[in-house]
Amino acid sequence: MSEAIDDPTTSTQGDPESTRERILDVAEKLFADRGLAGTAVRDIAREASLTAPSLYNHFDGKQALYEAVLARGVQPLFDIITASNATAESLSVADRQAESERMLDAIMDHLAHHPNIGKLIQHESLTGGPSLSLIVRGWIRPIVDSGQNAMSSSFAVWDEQERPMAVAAWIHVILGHFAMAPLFRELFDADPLAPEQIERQKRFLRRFARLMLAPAGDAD
Amino acid sequence: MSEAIDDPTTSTQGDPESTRERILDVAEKLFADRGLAGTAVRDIAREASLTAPSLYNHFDGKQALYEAVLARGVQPLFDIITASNATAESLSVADRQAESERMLDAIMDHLAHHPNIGKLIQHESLTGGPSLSLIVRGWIRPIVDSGQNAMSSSFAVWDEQERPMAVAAWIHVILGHFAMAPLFRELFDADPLAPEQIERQKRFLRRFARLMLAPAGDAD
Amino acid sequence: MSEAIDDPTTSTQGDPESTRERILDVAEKLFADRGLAGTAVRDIAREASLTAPSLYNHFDGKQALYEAVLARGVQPLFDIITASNATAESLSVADRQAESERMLDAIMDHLAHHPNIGKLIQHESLTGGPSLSLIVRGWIRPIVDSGQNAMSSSFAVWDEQERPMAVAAWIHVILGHFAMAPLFRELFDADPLAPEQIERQKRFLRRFARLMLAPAGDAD
Amino acid sequence: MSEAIDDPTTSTQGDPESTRERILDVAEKLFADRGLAGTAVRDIAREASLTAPSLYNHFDGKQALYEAVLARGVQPLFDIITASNATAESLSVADRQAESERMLDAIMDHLAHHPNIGKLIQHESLTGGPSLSLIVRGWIRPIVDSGQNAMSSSFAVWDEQERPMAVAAWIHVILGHFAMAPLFRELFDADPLAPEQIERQKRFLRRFARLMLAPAGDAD
DNA sequence: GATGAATGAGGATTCATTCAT
DNA sequence: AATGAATGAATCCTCATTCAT
Repeated sequence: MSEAIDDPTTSTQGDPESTRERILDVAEKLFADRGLAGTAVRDIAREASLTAPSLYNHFDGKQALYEAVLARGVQPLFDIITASNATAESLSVADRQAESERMLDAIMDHLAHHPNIGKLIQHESLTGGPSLSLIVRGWIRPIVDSGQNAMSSSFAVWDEQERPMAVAAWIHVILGHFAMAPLFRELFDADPLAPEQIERQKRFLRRFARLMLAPAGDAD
Repeated sequence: MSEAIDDPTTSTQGDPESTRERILDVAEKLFADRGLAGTAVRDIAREASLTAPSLYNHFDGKQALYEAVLARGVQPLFDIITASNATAESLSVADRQAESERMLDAIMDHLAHHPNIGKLIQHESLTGGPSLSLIVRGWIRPIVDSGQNAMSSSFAVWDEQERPMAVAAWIHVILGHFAMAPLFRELFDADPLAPEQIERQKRFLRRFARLMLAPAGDAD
Repeated sequence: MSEAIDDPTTSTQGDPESTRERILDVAEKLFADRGLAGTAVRDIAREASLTAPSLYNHFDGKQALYEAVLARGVQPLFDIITASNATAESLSVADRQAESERMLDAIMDHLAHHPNIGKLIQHESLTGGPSLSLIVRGWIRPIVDSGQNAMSSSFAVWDEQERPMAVAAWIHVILGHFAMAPLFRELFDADPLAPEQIERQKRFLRRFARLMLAPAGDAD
Repeated sequence: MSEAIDDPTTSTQGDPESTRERILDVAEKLFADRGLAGTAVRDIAREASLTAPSLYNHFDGKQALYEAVLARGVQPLFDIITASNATAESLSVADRQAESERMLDAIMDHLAHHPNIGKLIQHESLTGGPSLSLIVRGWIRPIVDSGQNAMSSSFAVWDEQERPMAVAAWIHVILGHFAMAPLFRELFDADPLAPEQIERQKRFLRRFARLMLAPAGDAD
């Protein structure tokens, strides 16, 4: 991308800053597809046009690389959410739902551009790895607080006990779309990660949101 | 297979059945927790009180064991669904929703007793392993057909294009509860796999079902 | 050796008991010559007619192998000394010097047959490895106690403050003969480990002993 | 070389001299503690506040650095001995023992200030590295000649055959005090390298010298 | 003189699997 | 049915060294 200006004859070295990013990109892809244990450092290196030892000039080891990938992937989500939460605070109750939808779109857009992140988070969640609490504290917790706010501030569709499940359902649906893409690619004849499918999912989620938060007429 | 009588001393997974079952039990747990790549045959063997070579007297190899685990785990789900679908066919449209709820409960009950299956399926879905299509054909496809039937037969909350997403959302919510248990254990202060949480989730799912299928008053 | 009865066509397996000993023998030699860090597991394995991974069927790792080598090498010394100390207790003061000489000879004989042990101990002492305290407690301490007894019980050549140095000198002279063999092979034109040189050293040590313990006529 | 004036601010090893000296100091310490194979160039560089590649601006490689360390460490010993030998030649037989003692003190003082050298020599001796013959020719041989002279010139305590062992014993005792310091630190509750212990060892060595060279009254 | 990046060689260890017993 | 021993392949990582800057 930004290597355009770079000396085209660059043979051995390459733009230092981009190497790190290139490794992160490749690692994100492979970790997402195969998980931490299933990914060989050498494979990451190879796809990043390096040898495995060279990779150690940029990262302290496999685990450190994994964590860097995770951090880089989750940070934007964290930013989206904190920004949205900050905005929401100064809004009327009525406008909060609109803000929620904006946030939702932003998250979906980010995940659509980085579908690996959904997978990464679910891998981490499945294995209960040591970075899980980082994810929880950094990303999940804020969104949950935000989500519970949204729910409690609207007509209470869900009572206090149900709310955690409702929030969890949200997360499952949002992440699942990306994380379980291979399954649904096999199931339907469409790639969930294709732009138009992402667009559909976003529309679906908006309806889903209204459903989940609506002053539904049906009680238990 | 040999589970027919359902030995009453069974705690969660089984008893001193045959070695083969013991291996399957252990393997299911480890594969679910660590994934295929992250699980060492030797670890499975050790926890099953054998040595790794002995395990080869019962299974042809790691991959074969993995598939056996998967098959054993998914088969009951398949049975539940086909049975339910068969039942539904002879029911009035009005009774189908009740049957759907019964099926839902049955699935949740099974997953609750075998929480590893949810994880296994999601591992497999994440990595897009070769057993995925087996799962899809054997379990997911039938439930989807059933689900889409249910939806189309009720007031059409979801139009034809949205229906796949709605079905997917269902699957995400059901599986996610088990697969992402570590995350939500960290997030809330409760174990999603504890009996009372399962019970709550079942109640939540019933409301969720009504929501998803209801002749909701909100249009686009 | 004891493989005689064993099937002569034994191709892959070999006498199980002897493999472990064979590894220990080779490892002792290589560790003694090159030190712990300087010895590759693969080299040990190769000289023991194995592959490196096979070695892990017998020992838990390089460090564990090293410690096993050390333990096996030091144990006999420990036995010699404790036996001698036990004997000495029931002897008259006059006979203790004779017993000391017997012990000396036994130690020298053992070291002569296992010249690597001297080297191992000195390697360990130089690097201050974690097994050092084991050596000290197991072997050095008893011999020191014995040595200090011997000295105090004879005419006190060395006053209390000098005695530790005298004991240390003993140890240096005994071990050094083996540990620094390469140097003295280069220095003199004789191999310190050749039988006749060992014999000479033993004679020398006897005179040395008398010198160190003698009621010498010279004061400070 | 540039040590001529012996900068008074020198603590033990030197001061902020040239980078080259700093590297040598660090390398001496690490090689002494861990041996050649056990020491990583990067560790040396780091402790000398450089990166490994920078080190190559000063030395041709690890081996070259090792040899430089050895040369720098052994040279002063060589100087002491040749000077002493030169002096001794013009002395009466009676005064030679005094000169021997002076030399002994000088050696001990040097080793006390550079305790690593003793370790280095013993490492080299243990592994029989390629620099060993340099050490032998440069340092050990001269001292041996001197020592054998001293012995032969005094009443012959040791006959011709024993003399090499006696000389060797000398070397063992002198070097061992430094090389096996970790062991004796563990054994006694005192650091052999502490100034007062060095002082004691020097006193001990003087008595030891008299013992070894004395016209002892005991025959075989 | 110093350094970040890169790398070939090697090093310890794990792993799935085989085989003789 | 079980196992100890063996192993080729692979894994993560270290190391000494080079080179462009």
